Amino acid sequence: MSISLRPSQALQLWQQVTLSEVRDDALDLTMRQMAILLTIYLERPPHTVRGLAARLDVTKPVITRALDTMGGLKLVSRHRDESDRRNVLVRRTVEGALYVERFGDVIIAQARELPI
Amino acid sequence: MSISLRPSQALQLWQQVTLSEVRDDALDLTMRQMAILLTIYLERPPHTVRGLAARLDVTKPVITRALDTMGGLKLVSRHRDESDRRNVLVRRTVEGALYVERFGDVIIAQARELPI
DNA sequence: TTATAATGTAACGGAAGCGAAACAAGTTTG
DNA sequence: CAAACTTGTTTCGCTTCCGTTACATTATAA
Repeated sequence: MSISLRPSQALQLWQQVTLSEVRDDALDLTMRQMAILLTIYLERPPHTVRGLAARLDVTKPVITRALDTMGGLKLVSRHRDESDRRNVLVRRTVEGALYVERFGDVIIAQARELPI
Repeated sequence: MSISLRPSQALQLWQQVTLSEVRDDALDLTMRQMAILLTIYLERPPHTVRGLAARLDVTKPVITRALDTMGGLKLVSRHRDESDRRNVLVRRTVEGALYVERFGDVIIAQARELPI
């Protein structure tokens, strides 16, 4: 059995979660940034700029800029790949892991409050 | 019984939905813009700038700017309140309703694909 | 060794976001 | 009426993002 949501439940879940984030003065990430962040935290390393660009089907500068921003926020870190120094490896950080974990908790809490 | 999600499921749902949106070249709305849009479409009218600012706990210029952008995208429309001409009433549009409906479908589809 | 290719970043002009403060227009109060 | 308040927008200086193109660095092929 898979997770089954009705249209109104799906949209209400999204609304309540985004509303929680905005009200809590959380980071105002764009959909792209969120997709990059969650891909780094949920999918298996290593993560390169090229790999992320391919996964999201966007250009490399989009990834570079998102990493600049999220790096500044300490959500991810960059490291040169020593085995092929052209590559940059994107890694998780303690702060990023905490942010993602807390975000998951918000989703779960809001899902629990959905009308049947 | 309420909707119950495990942490990994909650985060995977968010990742897959944001990834779908990015890959489909959908609108790259910020979390704030999404919260405003869904509030307009899921909560009962009338919606005013002041009311939305209070609901999200942000300043009024934040709402004004988001309405500028989303109005340009035809996702919402503005109308002067004739009974109190200081108010601006924010209304749904056909295009916005289609966007929100399609977005709900993406969430449902991704929820169905989640691992048990 | 010298092309050729691959990777990530920088630079460009332009668009849009931010918080804070000021403002125009409309309504209410005294 | 005039003052006071309410609503939404505009402005300020600044930051961040966009797509595109050009580039520096590193690795591979000829």
